[in-house]
Amino acid sequence: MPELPEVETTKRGISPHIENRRVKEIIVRQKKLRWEVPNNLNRDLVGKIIFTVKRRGKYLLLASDNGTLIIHLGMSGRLRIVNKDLIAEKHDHVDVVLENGKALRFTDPRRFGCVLWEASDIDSHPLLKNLGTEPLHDEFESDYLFKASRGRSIAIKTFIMDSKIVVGVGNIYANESLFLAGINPKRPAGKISKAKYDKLVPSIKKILREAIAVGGTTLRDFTNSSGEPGYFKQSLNVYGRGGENCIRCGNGLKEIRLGQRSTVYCTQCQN
DNA sequence: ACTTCGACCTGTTGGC
DNA sequence: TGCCAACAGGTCGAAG
Repeated sequence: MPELPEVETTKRGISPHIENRRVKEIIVRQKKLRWEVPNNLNRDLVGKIIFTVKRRGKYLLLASDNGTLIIHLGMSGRLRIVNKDLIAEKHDHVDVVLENGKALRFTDPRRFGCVLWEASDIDSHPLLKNLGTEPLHDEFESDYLFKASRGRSIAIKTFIMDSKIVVGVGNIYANESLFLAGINPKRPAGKISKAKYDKLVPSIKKILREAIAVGGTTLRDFTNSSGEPGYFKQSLNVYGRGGENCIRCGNGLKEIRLGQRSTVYCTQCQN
């Protein structure tokens, strides 16, 4: 499912139903996700209260007195609140059942997501400890990106998608941000000027903020709770528009592969 | 230390 | 209409 806006939207959606609720049961129907779902959850999380839901990059962190449940949605994961007795379907892999009769249900057809547990210091977890800055925090600014990029030969698009540099910039929004900033995605990160980074950082923040504001509904197969299609394409200037015309100059948009990922840009506007 | 690429999975799409 | 290859929002970890 997710890029950062979709994860943030999910967090906001589930938090009111989860925070300060006691866990009654954990149901694992399929433990083979990206990593195996640990066996200790019924021992360590059941009976505890989840007191906060936080997000770090694209990881959702459900904290209890005993430890933290770590959830990543991978490529196709979803989380929603259901009545605990709602019949589980094919890809409904994990339920966190609450004492109020509701359950947090994790669904993930491709199983690239994960449900993990950290008993002690969440920031020291191997998946989290090396993560870069949050793109919407103040410490993500052009001076940081500029300095981090010196000596790097990788394409700027690949660079801003590197979670050790900055978290949460996925393929769709990397394409969109570079269009907004007027930067060719293939340009080596280390050869881009400070002035360009001064444009790029606000572009990333703007794209992500706007996507969160509309509920992160940028996904091809997104439908809201009433079954209406989301805003896919309506808010996208380049992603998924290879061969179509640039909205700014009318030139044909070029589609290439960069780091095995679909990349679309305007050869006139982005250089 | 940096860069590239395979791997993990299922479902959907587009070409023949 | 059917079949099959290619591709899809992520990202880790091995290999070069």
